[in-house]
Amino acid sequence: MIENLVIVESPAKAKTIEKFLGKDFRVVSSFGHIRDLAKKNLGIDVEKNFTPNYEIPKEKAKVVSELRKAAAESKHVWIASDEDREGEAIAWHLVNVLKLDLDSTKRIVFHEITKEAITAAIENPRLVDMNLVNSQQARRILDRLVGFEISPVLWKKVQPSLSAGRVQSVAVRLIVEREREIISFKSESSFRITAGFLTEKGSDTTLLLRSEASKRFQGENEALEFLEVCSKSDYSVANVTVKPGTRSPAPPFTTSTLQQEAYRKLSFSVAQTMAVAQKLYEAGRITYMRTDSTNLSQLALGKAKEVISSEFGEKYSRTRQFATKTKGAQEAHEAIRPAYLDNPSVAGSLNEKKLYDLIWKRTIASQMADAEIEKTTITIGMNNSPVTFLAVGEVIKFDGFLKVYSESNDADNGDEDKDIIPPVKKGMPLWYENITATQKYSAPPPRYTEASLVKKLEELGIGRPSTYAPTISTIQNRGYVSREDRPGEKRLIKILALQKGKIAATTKTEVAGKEKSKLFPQDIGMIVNDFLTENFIEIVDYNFTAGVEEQFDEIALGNLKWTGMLQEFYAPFHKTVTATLEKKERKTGVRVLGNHPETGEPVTVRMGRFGPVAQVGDTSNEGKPRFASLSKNQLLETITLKEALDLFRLPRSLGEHDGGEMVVGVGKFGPYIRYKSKFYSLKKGIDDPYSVTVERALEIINEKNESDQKKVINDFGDIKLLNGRYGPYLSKDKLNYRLPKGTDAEKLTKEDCIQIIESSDKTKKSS
DNA sequence: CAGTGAGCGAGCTTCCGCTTGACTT
Repeated sequence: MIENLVIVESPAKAKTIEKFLGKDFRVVSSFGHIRDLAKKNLGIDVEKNFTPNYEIPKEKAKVVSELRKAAAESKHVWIASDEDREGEAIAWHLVNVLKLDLDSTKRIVFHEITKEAITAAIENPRLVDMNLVNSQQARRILDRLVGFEISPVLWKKVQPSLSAGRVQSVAVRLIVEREREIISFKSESSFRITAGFLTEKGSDTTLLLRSEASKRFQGENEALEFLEVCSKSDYSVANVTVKPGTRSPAPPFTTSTLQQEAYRKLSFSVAQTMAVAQKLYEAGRITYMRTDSTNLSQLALGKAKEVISSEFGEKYSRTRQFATKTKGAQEAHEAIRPAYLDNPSVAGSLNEKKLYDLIWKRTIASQMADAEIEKTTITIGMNNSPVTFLAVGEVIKFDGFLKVYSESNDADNGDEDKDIIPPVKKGMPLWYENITATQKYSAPPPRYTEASLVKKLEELGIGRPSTYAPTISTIQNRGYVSREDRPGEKRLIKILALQKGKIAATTKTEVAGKEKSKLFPQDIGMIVNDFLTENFIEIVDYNFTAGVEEQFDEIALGNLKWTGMLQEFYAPFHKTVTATLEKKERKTGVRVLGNHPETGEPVTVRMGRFGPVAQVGDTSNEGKPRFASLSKNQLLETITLKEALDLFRLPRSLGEHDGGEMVVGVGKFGPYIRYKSKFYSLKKGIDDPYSVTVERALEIINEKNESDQKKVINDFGDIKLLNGRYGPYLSKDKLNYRLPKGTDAEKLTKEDCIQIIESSDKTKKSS
């Protein structure tokens, strides 16, 4: 018999706490929730006041039986799940499942895993808070109602296997609406004037004062006129201002900010960041990685001060506590920080080292002094124009936290080259070295990255630290959005340069619209989004979650009955579901693009059974419609009549050659040439299936055949010895076999090969 | 590996939030 059993959520936490509590305490973990609404059907009796049907999921059976055994062997059970809505519900489910007494089972909470905090918690136990539990039940049931009532409507009205939910549908909506802003965006160009000034006439040794004109010019003619004015002007320093300023460090990491910075500084995907952080947590290197709090424990604050003072000196230390501003934050944990702040680095994989380094620097910097900056602004006046030039420079007087860490910005483009500002005084004459007018195009709003989407969701109070990464996976797995790169397009920019009284015009090319790892909506995502905004606008409203969260808070305070709140929500919601199901039409995203220029048949695009499809003609007048799949990167929403008609030009024949027909088409894996029942891929970015010539086709075919020949080391009929990416291997019946290490492939006989294949088959079967 | 689109229709899909392994390539 054990005296005390303490149940926490995480096994890593259990291990740590057991050390603090001594031998009278055994600490075990529930591994999160142990019960949930029944997986099949709704799992809620709507008629009977939303009575939930809770079940222990199969994968939790083992954990639960172990917990039951441990509870039976202990005199006292303490429940130490996290101090938030979900943690309270876990406590309540544990009381039920372990058949404990709700009115006497001790519930304890702590925000930081230190001996002091845990001892204090043990001394101040309370009971399970049923108001908080009920607010979780309301949250859980509302999410189930929304997801399990709307999704089947999508199966009927749009496509099978689709899904909708309070969180995922808003995430998709954000991406779709951003794309539409980009589609309708009209880029405008203007001319930006930059100049370099000399402090001494005709010298090239004096420092250059780089500056930008206070005005931009719309057209090329206006820019040219201004440069002509410039060529006749005298210049002098009109004003110099020097302003001191400070910069403060960012708060320590939460899940969301860690995901954003790891994306910007380390190019980690959101899921990758969480996987690496999990490893560090399990190894005891960092505190818990799913948190919305920026709080640091007293212990950590003290240690940070010590580390900073000894490493950088006392004047670099400044103890700070950051208030969490995030909407709906529950702050059950500390911020993400190193478990031991005196370890600036850890052992582990390269990615673990990198992420730890980021966390260490961010935490330490958050406890350091402000940086002191001196900002100098120089205004340069002209004697024949009201336009002024501005030169701005910054000098860091005291680096403070910048010694360790500076936060990245989403719009980091790094084109601010920081020059040293030469010493100038008001009234000093200046001479221009060059004045340049450069054409600049206004940019559309940026597409979301995984990390910037998480940031946006957090701002809206939608989703939780434990769900950001899974939500992003879900909307990609459903095919609603896709993470993609785009090469961008070249465009010309005009440049007018004034030097030594002469104006020269040149052009430069720049690449616009280049994208890397951005979230693009897919046709099905846009169709589902439109369907939801037309029929369930209240659910996909950006403020829906914030609204219900307010009510959950009222339930938690005991001011609102949870079943009543659900009734208020469900009655009108369910009515909408029924009404939507009764509507006849399905949503296919159909667009009529026009008529075929020769036959006059209608040309349409829509979502078909196998994806987006273009159709020429219809079944009226006994006609037989023709179909063609849209290609990747084409959207139902933006495809033009001409682009749709082009799809029907494939497959096309290039004619006969040496007794076989060459046919060009576009398949699942891109454009190809089919010749003598073999396939040859066209080169990406070089060949175009619509215009590829006979000569080029033969070249591609020969190239591929030659490299295929080099691939074959030996051909024994049904068994082939081939050269692959990882060296020689065997191929038989479409299966590949590795050669034993140290084998000389050239010397293998057919018998050797048969033996290798047989022995490898055996190991495969036995495993 | 390289393409589908007639119509019928059994049985399946689905939510959010809390936690980690146990699987295979």
